[in-house]
Amino acid sequence: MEISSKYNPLLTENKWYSHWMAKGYFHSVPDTREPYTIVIPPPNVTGVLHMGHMLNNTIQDVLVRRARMQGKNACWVPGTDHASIATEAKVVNKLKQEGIDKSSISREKFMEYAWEWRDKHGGIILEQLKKLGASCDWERTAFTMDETLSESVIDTFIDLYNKNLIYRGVRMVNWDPQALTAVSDEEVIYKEVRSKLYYIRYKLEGENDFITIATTRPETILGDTAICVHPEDERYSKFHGKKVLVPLINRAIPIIVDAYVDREFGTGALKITPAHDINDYYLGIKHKLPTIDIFEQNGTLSVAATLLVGVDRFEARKQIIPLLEQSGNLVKTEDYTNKIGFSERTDVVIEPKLSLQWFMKMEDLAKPALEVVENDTVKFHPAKFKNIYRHWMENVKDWCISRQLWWGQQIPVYYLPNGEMLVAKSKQQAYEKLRAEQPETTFTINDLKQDEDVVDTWFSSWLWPISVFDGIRNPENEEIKYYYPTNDLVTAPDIIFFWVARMIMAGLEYRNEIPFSNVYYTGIVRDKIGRKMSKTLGNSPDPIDLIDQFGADGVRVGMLLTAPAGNDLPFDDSLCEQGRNFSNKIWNALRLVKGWKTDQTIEQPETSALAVKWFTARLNQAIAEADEHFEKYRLSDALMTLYKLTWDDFCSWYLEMIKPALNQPIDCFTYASTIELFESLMKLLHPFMPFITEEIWHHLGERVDGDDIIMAQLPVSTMFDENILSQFTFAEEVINSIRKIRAEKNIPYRDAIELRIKSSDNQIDSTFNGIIAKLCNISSIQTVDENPEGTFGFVARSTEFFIPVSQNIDIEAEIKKLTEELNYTKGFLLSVSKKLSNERFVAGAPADVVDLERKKQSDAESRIKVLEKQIRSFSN
RNA sequence: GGGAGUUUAGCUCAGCUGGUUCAGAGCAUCUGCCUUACAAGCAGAGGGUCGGGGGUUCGAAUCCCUCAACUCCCA
Repeated sequence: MEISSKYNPLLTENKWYSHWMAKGYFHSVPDTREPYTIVIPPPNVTGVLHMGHMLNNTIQDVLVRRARMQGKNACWVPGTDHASIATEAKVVNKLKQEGIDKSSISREKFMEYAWEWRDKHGGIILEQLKKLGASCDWERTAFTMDETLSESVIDTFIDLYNKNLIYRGVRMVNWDPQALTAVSDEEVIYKEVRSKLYYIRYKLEGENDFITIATTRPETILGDTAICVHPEDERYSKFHGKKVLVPLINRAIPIIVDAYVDREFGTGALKITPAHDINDYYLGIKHKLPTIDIFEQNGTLSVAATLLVGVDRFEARKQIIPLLEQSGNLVKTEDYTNKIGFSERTDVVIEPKLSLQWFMKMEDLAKPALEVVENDTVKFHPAKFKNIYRHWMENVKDWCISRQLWWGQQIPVYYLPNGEMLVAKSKQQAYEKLRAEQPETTFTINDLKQDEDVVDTWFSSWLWPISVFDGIRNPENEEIKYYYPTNDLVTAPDIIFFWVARMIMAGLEYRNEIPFSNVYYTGIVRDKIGRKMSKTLGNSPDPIDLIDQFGADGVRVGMLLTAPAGNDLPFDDSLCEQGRNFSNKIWNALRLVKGWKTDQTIEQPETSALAVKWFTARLNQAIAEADEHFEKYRLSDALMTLYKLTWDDFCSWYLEMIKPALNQPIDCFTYASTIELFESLMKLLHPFMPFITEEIWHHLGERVDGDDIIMAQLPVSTMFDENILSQFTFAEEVINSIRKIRAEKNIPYRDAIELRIKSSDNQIDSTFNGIIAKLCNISSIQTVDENPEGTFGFVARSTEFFIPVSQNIDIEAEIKKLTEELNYTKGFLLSVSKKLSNERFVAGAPADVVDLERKKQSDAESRIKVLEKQIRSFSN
């Protein structure tokens, strides 16, 4: 069969993915095997695959495939979250295009549209994962709004409310004036912005004196309820207890004192707007100040502002400056850089706003969740993320969980006209509860009105490792008991608080058990010059294009080779190119091996038997190495180990060792061993490169139905012959020296040469002589007593080698080369001797270190003797 | 403003609890090769006073102090 000289991934990838699906290999049901479980950190249902997902899911797939090949019952649960803000925004936009205003339709109708949108567009990202090769159990695909998961969310809300862990209150929240909802602290992204600092003077009431403050938000003076100065600031002591008039509107407000004020900043006097700044808010509470909320929900000024009513907050800022100028209140303006919070979802500036919301108490949940990470019950990879986690956990604030949206789980709270509320799963149950508590009530079920808001999407996601197995509603069901706790969570570090922290809290609260044993933090994929990849910059390649260009295996390898845990990954197409080249290398090794004809009548050459023996040892050594990397979650190192094993040891060394002469057949023993070794390599590489390994697996042998590499047993490391490995290292040194001489002296490979080995007192290791001869095209190897004339020489360890040549030898050059080597060795010996003559070293250092130094000393000494002798022979 | 982390070859990174004289890997670079598995390749080679300074030690990339630069997190 003709096999193309270039590997074509596109031809094989779809074929094998469909095959695996048809065979149901990805599907898991509980059985007696050890489970290995990963729940996907659910991507946003509105999302498309980006480079971050690609990295993240490649890692998960590597872990899952490896576990599967280790005979574990591997289960990778895929799914998406409902992304309330993002999805609602998309649906609202779509309706707008169709001329439908959200406010003109009912909640029920809106939900219908939203589900329609979800069904149509919601699965894109999961389909893309299939192209990457993700071996998810698609039969378990979950969605945070599924009935099971939603009910779990509602049950949890009610439970936490009953445990007094959820409360409702007016607090300052992060308000998104575009999405018209509150968002949590974690959904606010602080960015540095160049703005201006305005110095504004306030006239004292009844006096002709002024006090000047500095602010970046002059429009909020309309909501001022005090001016605050430091109690020990002498500049302002004369103002204590007096009142000033708010510019433009002349409302009198008090001057208060508080040590909170930073005397160095601005003028040392601070305006207090309790309704629109979190710090002011707390000062307002402390000093019992009134709050004046001057903004509408959409960020325009309300009637409470009295001026500029209906004007947007940013426009108001522009407009108020000339007014303040005219009134003589603007003292000066300075350029200023500060950090401003933006909504993660809509990217508009967050407005701190007082609002009635639902909150979850975090303190009691945080403590045990911190504990399990501190004591490594949940291990972080890399461990440095423990610091960030600890810092957050120790300063955690209550979580604002209500959102003023429709797309999501509606809060299970029902209000009576008199303001009383009932927390229950349904209106019916709320009413029954009411009747039970107040049998004399005159309210009917129709008087109950459900809370309009929904809970935060993350209030669904934090239950994910439990709810996908229905462990909230049915805590004793077979699946949750089998799959939970899951093994590994793979996520980007910016999700540490959204997911990791809260999933751990939920796990401990509802299962009394951690949700996963290991958390692998990936790096953030950046572009070549280190910028985060983003849609607006347009610097993110489309992962699907990359797969088309380099093959899924190539992209997976490219991403992983350079992505140690927790390190950012400056992405470059050339990484995938390297991956593709590796695929091609493997492919060509297959072509070579499959091109050989076997002949039962030939005996196995000794060199081939030795090659098999050597590579077998090397293979087992590499497996042990890779295992160790896996244990430490160093996936890129594990991959590199296998990459070098395949490319260098197998292709460059082993195959060359056993290669039959041109057009000659190979013996059956070597052939069979080679196929077996090749198979082992493919199995080891399968988790990283699922497609090409499956393809090659089927080329390497006739397979019965169901004999697919994806389900094969991963080779385990056995005891290996270390001696043969060190013998080979010596041979390698000899071969490299000969190749170097050939290159330097322009002796083409096709011209056979001879090799002479000087007999000496040392036992000469001739194990690999046959292989040396084969790889270097040497016609004969002889042992000699004296340095022959007309030869190029080199020294490997302390054995002398000579290559007789017909051409003239540049004696000067040879002497120079040997002298350089001699000087180096002498220097080496000197440093070793110095160390050994230092009594404190001999006394202080451990015995094996000293022994090693002694060995180095004697090796160097004998090498020096050899080199000196060689130089002398040239000089004669 | 508070905290954490990073700084080793042109690039991306290894280098564990201090112990090989040229500090390792992959990629990139340079040189020579179309040697029929592979030019998406083969064979060689060059490249770093381990951010600066100081200290501890027989011995420091590794431990301590200090300075500098960069990154991230939190407010």
